[in-house]
Amino acid sequence: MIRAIRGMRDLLPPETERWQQVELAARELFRRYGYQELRLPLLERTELFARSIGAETDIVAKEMYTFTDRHGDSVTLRPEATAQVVRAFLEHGLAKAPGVKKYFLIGPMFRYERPQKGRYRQFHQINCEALGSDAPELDAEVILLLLDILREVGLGQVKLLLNSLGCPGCQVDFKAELKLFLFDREGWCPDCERRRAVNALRVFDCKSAHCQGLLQGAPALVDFLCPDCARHYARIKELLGRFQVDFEEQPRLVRGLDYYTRTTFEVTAAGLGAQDAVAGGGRYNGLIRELGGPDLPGIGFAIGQERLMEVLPPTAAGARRELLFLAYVGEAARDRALALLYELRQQGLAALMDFDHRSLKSQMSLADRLQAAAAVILGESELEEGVAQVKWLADSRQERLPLAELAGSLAARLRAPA
RNA sequence: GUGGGCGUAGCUCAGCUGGUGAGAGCACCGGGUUGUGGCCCCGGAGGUCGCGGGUUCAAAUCCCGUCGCUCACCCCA
Repeated sequence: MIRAIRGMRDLLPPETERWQQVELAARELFRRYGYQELRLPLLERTELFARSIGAETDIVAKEMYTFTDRHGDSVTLRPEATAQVVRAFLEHGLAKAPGVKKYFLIGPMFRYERPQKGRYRQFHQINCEALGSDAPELDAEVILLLLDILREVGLGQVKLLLNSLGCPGCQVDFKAELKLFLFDREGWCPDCERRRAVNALRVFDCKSAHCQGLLQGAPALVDFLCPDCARHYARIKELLGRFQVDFEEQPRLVRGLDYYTRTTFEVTAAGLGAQDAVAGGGRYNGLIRELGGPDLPGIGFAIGQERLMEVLPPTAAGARRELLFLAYVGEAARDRALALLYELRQQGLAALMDFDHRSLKSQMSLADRLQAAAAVILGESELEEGVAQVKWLADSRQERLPLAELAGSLAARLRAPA
């Protein structure tokens, strides 16, 4: 048997319906905040990601689905969205659009990693990108939007982690100081041994208690923020406070993409195992220029859809669908049911019937197991009288309704269940 | 890339100190007479015991390899 590729999951009912609900809710919130949808290719030139995410990052160094196409070009399945949003933004001259450019994008991303709980090779993100303003009010708004979406889909308990990485100016001084500190001490774990040379900031992320101990007294990024960055960060915290948003300052929140500047944030939830980040994001003020565009700032976030679905409370079981099942007895009734089936569908109702000549009992059983709201029963006597028996499966009430106006009355009842 | 756990019907699993024809629950199909679901009863279908090799008179049960799943590390959504 041919199976799905490692790390790629099939999404089946009823999960697909829950995904649709979540996406619908997200779209509604994006609309309120003034965002418009972008649908971009899954494949991009490899160079785009190498230049934006950073050639030394894990994503680029060892996690990309990269191959050469028949023409000999190196192409890559997108591992994240921001880089290509900026690419499309520049390619289509969207910088000329009025005001802050606000886009959202929902779709699959690909990273060649060893799968585990909450981590797949093809995973899905709900992305938000706002380009063209460095105002801290925008940072706060973006975070508010993220929390709004999460609340709207029913995710209750989350934790917002917040940090500021400062601008390149702040980072130069800080990194120098940090490296001095790191190389001044010995006994780091092999990973940190490597990190202190390649990406010193990441040492802060180490999970080893030993390394965390060694970090005691290490310089803190917050102390190195320049006046502008410090003011920017303070203003965001002030605004979040005003909007009653609980957050936790996490001076060690770094993030594995090189383009982040100033604000970074992450939302975590319990129940996800080791990969507990449901969403993450931050500001990327140098990225657009880095990719050959104007010196415009930007900020965004990504929600990990699989992780989000994982922590959402389960939907109430036993809920019946807005579905009708037509049951018939006899050939004449069968033909009438066939016609009625089409009429109901024309009226916008979801309707099914059995084509396989099952017994009435069997048809009723099917209706029940399909979670239909009601079974519409047609037999000889009903045909003679021009009516249908409608049995509501939840409470077994049964009524006779005129066939002529069946669609209308059923539609009304389904929309306002008694 | 590294390490641990696990691979028996569609699903969840039992069976594994090697030895009567490979099981249960759920799900699926049919039946319990004359036109009506959910409960109950009866019957049925469904499995190369992941795959390959080895030990043995005999392996789902032991050993090796391999593939896969899973959790964790690295890193991230």
